[in-house]
Amino acid sequence: MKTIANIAEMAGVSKSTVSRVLNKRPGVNATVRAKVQALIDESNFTANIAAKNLKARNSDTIGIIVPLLTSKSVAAMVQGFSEIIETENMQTLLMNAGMQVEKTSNHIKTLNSKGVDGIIVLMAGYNQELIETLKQSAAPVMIVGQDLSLHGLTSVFFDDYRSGFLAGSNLTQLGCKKLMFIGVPQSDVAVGRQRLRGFVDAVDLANIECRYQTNCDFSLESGYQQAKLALNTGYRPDGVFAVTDRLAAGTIKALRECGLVAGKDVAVIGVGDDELCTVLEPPLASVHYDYLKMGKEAASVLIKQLRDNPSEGLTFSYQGRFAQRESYALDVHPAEQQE
Amino acid sequence: MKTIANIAEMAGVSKSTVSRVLNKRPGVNATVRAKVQALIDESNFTANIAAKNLKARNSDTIGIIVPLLTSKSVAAMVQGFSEIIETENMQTLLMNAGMQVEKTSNHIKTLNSKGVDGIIVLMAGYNQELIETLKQSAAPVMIVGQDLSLHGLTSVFFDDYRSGFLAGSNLTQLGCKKLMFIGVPQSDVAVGRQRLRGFVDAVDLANIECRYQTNCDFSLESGYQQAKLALNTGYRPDGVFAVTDRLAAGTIKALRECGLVAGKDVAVIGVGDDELCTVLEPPLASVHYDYLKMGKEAASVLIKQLRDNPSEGLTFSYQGRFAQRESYALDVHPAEQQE
DNA sequence: TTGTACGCGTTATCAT
DNA sequence: ATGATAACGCGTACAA
Repeated sequence: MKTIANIAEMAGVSKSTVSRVLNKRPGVNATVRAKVQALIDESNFTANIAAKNLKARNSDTIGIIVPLLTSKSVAAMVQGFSEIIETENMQTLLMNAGMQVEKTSNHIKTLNSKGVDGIIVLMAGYNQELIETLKQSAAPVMIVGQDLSLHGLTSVFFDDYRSGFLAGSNLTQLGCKKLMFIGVPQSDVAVGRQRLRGFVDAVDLANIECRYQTNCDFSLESGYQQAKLALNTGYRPDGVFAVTDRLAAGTIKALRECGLVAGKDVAVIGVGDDELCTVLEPPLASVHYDYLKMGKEAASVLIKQLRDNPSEGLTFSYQGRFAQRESYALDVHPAEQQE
Repeated sequence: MKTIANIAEMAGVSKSTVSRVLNKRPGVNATVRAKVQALIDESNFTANIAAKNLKARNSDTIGIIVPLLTSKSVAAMVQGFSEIIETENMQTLLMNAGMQVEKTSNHIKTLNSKGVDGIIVLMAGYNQELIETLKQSAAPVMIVGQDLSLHGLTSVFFDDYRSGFLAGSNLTQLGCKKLMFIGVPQSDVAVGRQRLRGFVDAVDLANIECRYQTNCDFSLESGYQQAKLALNTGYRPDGVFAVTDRLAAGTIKALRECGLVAGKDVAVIGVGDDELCTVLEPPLASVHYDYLKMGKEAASVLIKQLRDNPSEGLTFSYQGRFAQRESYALDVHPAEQQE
């Protein structure tokens, strides 16, 4: 590997001069500069970044910790991060926590010893130890996907309470009288708890009957199973809110097997506005989350924080918007349907 | 930031001793070791990796260049890469080429100056300049998704010719007599050209009529449009091969509008075995590609190459396997259907 | 304008 | 078993 010293020797100048040319600094004779630059070009030389980092005490690198990449939302956010990071001439160091909280802690430490300038953490779950590690991180941390501002950690996330409320009020407005909720356990704060709470508040406000199924994992199959569970007891809803599009897809399948057609006998709403919404039969109405945009903004905010003075515990909350599609409809208004 | 010297001072020993403890090297008195280790733990110290790299002349880092992350296949492969990279105690430097060939070239250079130990490139397209850059890379390069072994570059990819052939022969075996092909332009070598060629060879072998539509982009909508184009001329196929699942989804929609039911009047096969296959109506038969597994193997091979002696221009080709689902069926065997 | 000399934090060599 | 010291490649005061 070539070094700055090699180039200096070849050019018959000192290392300092080469360094100046390399970093386009003033104070070098034009002809000397040209000569050195030529040498640099033709020998395909690039400065050793480890040495550079060691000296500069920073790395122009942002660390990203994800729970898993094979998720549409995660992939979209990471895409957003990396777009911004690259336009800011920084690099992306990606780490995979494999859904393990403990691994996340370790990754934070590794990233710090790597000397990254900032860290973006996509949170799946957390515990007290992780919070501590996060707070002790030398590199500024940005939490994405959950609100940890109570712990003094800058967070950006979607307003899941509002999404639940939005879905609930949309269903009641449509005239639904008998609802079903398909959700995941409340141990998942954002998807499990917040979306549920928002929905409950909307439903209670309208004082409408509702059946709650909250034991799904995130698979389509589990949505199908949980919906079946309720349907098998003879419960016949005219409105369903599933906390993710995939669960909604499973629910629609279960409904169909019981002779209920989504968008006709029963209105169905999901969350995420995944591509699969458009291929479903009927196309699925959903609360739209713009993950790409959120990713971009999260990265922008972090980088701005790095450059200006770091403020603490900021909160940025994004709101989903309702994407109307055929599944959000009732053929016959239940109130009129007295047979 | 703490350094090894700080710890040494606190412990009342020399830097060397701390270094030995840190790296779990022998030759340290047990009590001293315990004391130093305690200090390291409680002060949350981790060695500066830039300094380490400078000394070691390597970075334990693999660079990954992707064309875009918001694609199931890419995300799955990157997930595979990162899993392996982490179990090998290395780091992942992620770069986004945004589908631009030129950017890919630049990224290769940047990664080299970063001193990465190896580079994985997910290829979308390429030109001569990129090939040159790839060949000149100091860090070993592994090409994923296309076969560039002719240029002396180690490549792992799916055997797309075989996938096309597999789809074609499955349709003819089912008894189809009138086929339709929904594809993308041949400028895309893997998806556009190879899958087409394999399919053509299978169809020609059986000497069956086929209509070729090859101007889709990768959107569901374009699959719908191109299928419509053929259907509007009155063409009524009893078997369809779409080169991606998404295109197949669009095709099924178009077929339905013309009164043709997939899995009954016409057999349909896609490629990729995307999750959407299972939510479609009917569920879509597809040539299954295990992107996660390929990602893992690609990373393993690269890392093995780094450690053993680098061999050149290796080729690893993976085969898709047919995933049978309801869309692959004909209610009435065409040959018997003489009305 | 140019060069000299030192320090960044670590590991490895060589004494002790 | 432990410590002093050099070296990795770069940037930068400071001197010339």
